[in-house]
Amino acid sequence: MSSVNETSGTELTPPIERIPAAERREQILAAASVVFGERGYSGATTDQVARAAGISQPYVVRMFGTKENLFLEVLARALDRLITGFRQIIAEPRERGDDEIELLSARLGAAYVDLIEDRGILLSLMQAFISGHNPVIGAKARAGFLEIYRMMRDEAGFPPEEIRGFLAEGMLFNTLLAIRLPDVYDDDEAAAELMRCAFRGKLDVVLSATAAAPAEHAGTQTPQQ
Amino acid sequence: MSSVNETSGTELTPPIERIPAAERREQILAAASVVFGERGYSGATTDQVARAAGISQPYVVRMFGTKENLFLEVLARALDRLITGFRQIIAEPRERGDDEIELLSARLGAAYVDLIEDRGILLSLMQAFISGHNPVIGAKARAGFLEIYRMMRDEAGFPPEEIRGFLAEGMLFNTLLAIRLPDVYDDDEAAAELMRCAFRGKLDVVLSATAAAPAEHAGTQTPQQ
DNA sequence: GTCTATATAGGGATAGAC
DNA sequence: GTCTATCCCTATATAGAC
Repeated sequence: MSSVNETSGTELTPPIERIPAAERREQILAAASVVFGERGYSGATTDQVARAAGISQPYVVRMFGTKENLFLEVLARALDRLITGFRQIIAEPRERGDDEIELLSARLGAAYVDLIEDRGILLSLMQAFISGHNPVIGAKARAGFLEIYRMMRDEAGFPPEEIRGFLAEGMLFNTLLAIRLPDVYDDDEAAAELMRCAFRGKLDVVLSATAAAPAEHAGTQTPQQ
Repeated sequence: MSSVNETSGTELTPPIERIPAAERREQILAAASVVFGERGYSGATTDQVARAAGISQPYVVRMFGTKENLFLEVLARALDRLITGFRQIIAEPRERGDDEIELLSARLGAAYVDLIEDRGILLSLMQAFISGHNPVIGAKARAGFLEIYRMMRDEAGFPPEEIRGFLAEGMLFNTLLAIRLPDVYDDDEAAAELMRCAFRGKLDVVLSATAAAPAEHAGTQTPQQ
């Protein structure tokens, strides 16, 4: 009963995937978005992020310095996706008219919901918003939220009332996702009714995006939080 | 340089405040609501709760079994305050008419905002909503959210669209609090504008309730998260 | 009813090899 | 570019005295 892997002394080092740092960075950020989105800043561990990214825990820390810094980059990435997406839509040519704002609002709303495809974006954003107590994360989250407000006001020309309604719908959307309403769509009539009302034509998008909790590898599964 | 407190061997045991368990329980729950509301389930420690309640950390655990159980009781308490408050308003006699729903909605909204006085209620609720990933906490949070939905539908007679709007406003309200917008009311014009628009006549209530971060004792201050 | 002391595990971060 | 080994602090929970 000697130690494992002694069969031959001449094997080369195991095939560790070496990929460019920039690419690895994005991999980690994508994985971290999901993990932080689910468990929050404090609830997530750098080890969970590492596993999700398929690398070792120290490497995650090595690449981002600290867990806090990693979270800040996740937040910045999420805000960038959101803001960039919105700016594109705002920049699209559109005819002026009475329902101009409403039309644009609907487009932005649809784009927002579509962000759900990029797993983790919306939830990690929400997790950041809820971390207002943390001086550094809180400040960035606040600044990001206000940037969105200003963009809608100054670039899209929305009146405050309209923005308020839009943001409110967004926060409800985030909350319904965070609370995992889609998980009980089939079992709870109230949940189904609320979701149909809140998601409208995007219901199918939401349901398919939130279905299938990816089981990763069947092997060493972290035994939940 | 002998040890402290040796001046007299005849002093009585230090004045440890002994109060009834039920009362202590409520003290701890109130303190825990604030701490969990600020830092979330994972971000808060039982020691922080204990300090806030003015007792020892092991006593907190002793009384509630586990941190998770403590959080569940905080959540139950918050839901109870909310639901009880709403039920009272719904039960109030009111004349039937076209604007019946809108009037009731406004009253419920005002009551919701007033919950801010009970520090921690709204934020710990929000922290629970965002913890959907945790099997046990998530289940309770989801159930609580749906209970509110059903109450508004079945007891208050709201149509789904109306409930959706109401809940959306509530989630926006929670988010603005969580993100600590009131802290920058004087320094950021966009923040001020959004808050005036979102809080309306309740702006003063919100501002005064969120002002003055209580500095506790000036002495041994926990060096932040 | 409440505390002190402490066992014990978990997790962020560092050192250094390859 | 990536890993293994490991340090060390923090935090939950338990034991048991008063």
